[in-house]
Amino acid sequence: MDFLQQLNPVQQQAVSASKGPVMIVAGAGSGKTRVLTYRVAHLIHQGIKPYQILALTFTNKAAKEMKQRIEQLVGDDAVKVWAGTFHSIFARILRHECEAIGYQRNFTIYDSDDSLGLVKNVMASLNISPQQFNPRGIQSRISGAKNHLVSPEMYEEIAKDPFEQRTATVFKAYQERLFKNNAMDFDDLLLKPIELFQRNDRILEKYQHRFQHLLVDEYQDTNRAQYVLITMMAKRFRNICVVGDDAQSIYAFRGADIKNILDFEKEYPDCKVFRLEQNYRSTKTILAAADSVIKNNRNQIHKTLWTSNPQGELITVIEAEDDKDEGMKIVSHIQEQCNRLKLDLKDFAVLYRTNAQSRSLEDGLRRNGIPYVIVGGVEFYKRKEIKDVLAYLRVIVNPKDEESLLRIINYPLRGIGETTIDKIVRQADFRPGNRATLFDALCDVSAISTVSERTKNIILQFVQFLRKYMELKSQMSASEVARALVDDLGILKAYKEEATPEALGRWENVQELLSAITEFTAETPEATLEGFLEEVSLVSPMDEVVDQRNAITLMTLHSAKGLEFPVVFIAGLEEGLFPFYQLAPEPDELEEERRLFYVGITRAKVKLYLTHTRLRYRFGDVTYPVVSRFAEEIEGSLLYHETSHRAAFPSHHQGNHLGREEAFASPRHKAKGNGSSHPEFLADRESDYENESQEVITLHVGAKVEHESFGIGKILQLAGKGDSAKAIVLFESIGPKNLMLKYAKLRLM
DNA sequence: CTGGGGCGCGTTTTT
DNA sequence: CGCGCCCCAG
Repeated sequence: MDFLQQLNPVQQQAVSASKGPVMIVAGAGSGKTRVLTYRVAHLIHQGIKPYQILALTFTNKAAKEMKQRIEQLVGDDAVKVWAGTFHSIFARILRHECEAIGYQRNFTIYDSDDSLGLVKNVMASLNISPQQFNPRGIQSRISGAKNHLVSPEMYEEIAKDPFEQRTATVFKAYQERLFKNNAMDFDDLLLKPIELFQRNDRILEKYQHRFQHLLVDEYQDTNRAQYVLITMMAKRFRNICVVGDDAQSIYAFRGADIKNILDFEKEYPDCKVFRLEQNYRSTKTILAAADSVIKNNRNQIHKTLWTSNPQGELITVIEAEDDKDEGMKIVSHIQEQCNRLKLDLKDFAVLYRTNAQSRSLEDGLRRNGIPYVIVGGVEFYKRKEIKDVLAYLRVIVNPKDEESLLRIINYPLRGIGETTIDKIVRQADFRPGNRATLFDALCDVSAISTVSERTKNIILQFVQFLRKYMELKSQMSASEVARALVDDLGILKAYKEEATPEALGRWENVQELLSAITEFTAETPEATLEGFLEEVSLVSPMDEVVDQRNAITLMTLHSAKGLEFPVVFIAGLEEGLFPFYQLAPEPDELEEERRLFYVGITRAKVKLYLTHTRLRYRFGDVTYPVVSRFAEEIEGSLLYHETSHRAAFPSHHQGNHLGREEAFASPRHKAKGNGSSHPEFLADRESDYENESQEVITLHVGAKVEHESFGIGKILQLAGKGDSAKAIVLFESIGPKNLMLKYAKLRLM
């Protein structure tokens, strides 16, 4: 087999050991994905049918990459390999088999927002005060229990304090409600298959035979439920290959259990273990830094990663004045390296611990006109206007989905308020044991005497509306249904008429959603609305679009796992932020944070920067952070500490005679006027900023100004300086207003 | 029933 | 600081 030649000896062995249980311990950058994909190709070459291979990954990105790389090796057969995230693979299996556990195949998948909503609704109907018992807390306990395969009944038994007792009560009702709604949350996508397999030997056997070869990526991140699932499915043929690295386990907070690695060797005493220890990604310096950090973890299996790559440059530690300055300094280093190393912007990544940090970093990038892409920020499908439309589509597909129905029952506003909804929900509730669905109750609204005739009519109209689209669904394509529905609702028209920048943004987003559905319909001939909704709840569509742009990448350290970049910045290396903790970190948590740092370091191929600030705004007030212990754990000889002054103006030292504008205005860096409708791609708004700050200076009493939502007005009074500058403006539309100039985008007319 | 304004809250990481 | 939620006036 030719392609085996492209692997080192250990990799070859790991690829060729195709029978029986295999564990591959793969250090960062050791060619793990390569081994996995070659293994799949090898199996196919040996005559295993592609559809008999199941490859499970943790993220969509990883799944997508794996599929692409398998395709490069084996061609079209690759599409028949079942490769996907745990959640999407088992959702797919459940679509076929869920009737065996009482679900309908059109079940809805609730994301974490939906499930929080359900927790709140359940608490309301149980009269449990959300002030006293935090719904988020309850939700997270429930999810934790489910991850550990703890049923509501078991939870009730072990519940100690009142909070846990309430949680047990909510948990039970929550599961019942999900079932009545014909809905599953993320955790159910793993739990329900277990239930299915336990209750139904024949179905289990079917899948055991179907998937004769199992591969599991990021095995260190699997939780109990995932472990049980894999074990069940592999029982028959025992052809299971898991790949992982305990040093990169960063999802314990979500129930991942390193024990699964240890248990693997217990479950399969005959398993072959391969260790991939040669790193092909990073310089010696970067690897040494990673090693000097991770060896501070006590609960860590020590590995010796080595590389034949060059020594490389020192790691630069940058101290910034504040979070804005941090962004600026990152920018100047990117510009410097871009010129010096002839790199593209897509070769740079800025990683941070919390999503909130992206805001100030973005500021710096935007001001300098550097295009950037945020991976996984505020998710497209979590935006209000998108969820609104999706809720309609969900109800049409699954009328039992009460969460979605409640969301749209009065959107667009049709005069069905809380009291009316209460009456109807109560009516539905009065059938203990066999609660009617809300949709049925709406259909029967005539029977509720306390609802006025007028309201009854509105409700019946609403029901008719939904029924119409439930009908149309079988006659039209998913995209046609969605377009007709949005049109019928007048959503786009309403946003357009509102004409505020915010509304126009929403208009654009709804358009984009419609395009996404159209694209989905065009790609897959048998595309259904159901299929689209499933895709939407399990993948973030952004990682498809975003890739090839020439822009730097901003993301959390968690999203960076599995990726690599020539130049990496890790921002915010400050105690409390990274490692993240409130008062003092628990030892276990600290070790997980340290692994996360290890993951971050090992993303870098040639150059790594660490930044921290002297002053940072947190929760709105000033803090003076202490440099992260993690930075100090790196061996001093690997570091270069940059002093403030030099860092601020590196371009002078580099003799960058082109200056910023020209250096970054070449066609391949084109950012302005790119016609992008992606909100993540914001760098072209830079010009707004400049205009704004100049105009603020020239504002004067009596000036005529325009405000983005209040329209035209006249300045009556100005007060304060800088950030606290205020103005009283008399608007034609709404009269006098007090405005903070910092926020109100006033345009001089 | 709706919309606006004010208050208090929490805030990690993801499928 | 920004959001969600609650209360109040229309």
